[in-house]
Amino acid sequence: MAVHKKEEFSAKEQNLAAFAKAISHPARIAILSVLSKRNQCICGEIVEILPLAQSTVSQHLKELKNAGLIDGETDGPRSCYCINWKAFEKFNADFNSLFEKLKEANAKCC
Amino acid sequence: MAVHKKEEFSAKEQNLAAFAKAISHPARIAILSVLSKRNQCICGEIVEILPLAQSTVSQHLKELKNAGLIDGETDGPRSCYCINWKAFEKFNADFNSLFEKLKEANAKCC
DNA sequence: AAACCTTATCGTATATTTGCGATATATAAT
DNA sequence: ATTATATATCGCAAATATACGATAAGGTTT
Repeated sequence: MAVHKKEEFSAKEQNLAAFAKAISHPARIAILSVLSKRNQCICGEIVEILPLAQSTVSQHLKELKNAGLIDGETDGPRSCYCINWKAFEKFNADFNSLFEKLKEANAKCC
Repeated sequence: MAVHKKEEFSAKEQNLAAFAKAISHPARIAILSVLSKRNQCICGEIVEILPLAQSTVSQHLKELKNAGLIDGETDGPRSCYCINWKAFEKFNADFNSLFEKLKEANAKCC
């Protein structure tokens, strides 16, 4: 492809897609799952649990952070991460606003 | 990377990630949005609305169908698509089962 | 049958993602 | 200061995703 056309869609569509992209890899789901159980976790613990190299885990953490799904701060030589629940609430709201209203009303067509 | 490691995660993580991947592109969100408003739509209408070539739209439709998010059947020379609401309900349930239980209980850490 | 219309598939180019080892960086411990 | 520990970043290789034009496949219409 010569050009990416993501920009030509609405901001809402882009935001929702970006959020979905952030959770579109099982490793990142697994990271979020660990974080949701402790709501605070250092990178090293995650590396031990996941079947991935430390650098790979760090990269996934970075993507989650860039997408705003998690917050992180350095704690001495370690990094402490936790889930940004507000971001998840926003995703849920956006997701529902797209489909909820029609879920009931429509019979299936095919 | 020599190998993909997605298989090493749990089925639930893989399923959720696969669903998220399917909606991780604004074009596919837009397609779903059109379908949700009519709950029945032929490919041609979608091609007219989206800023993409017919072959590209067809490819996105195929991905949505493979992921089980939409159903489709041929109607003469046309193809009729509609949303598979059950798949969306399942996604919502899985998504919530991962995070819902802890949303309230946790204070933020960082 | 021939011409037409609609959609799916193929081939191709380019961009992005995934993954790892090596290395850099920053703090803590000795 | 040196060493150890923890995490981030860089550079690279391989796999996937995105997009399009061209073409095939299937059904209508004439």
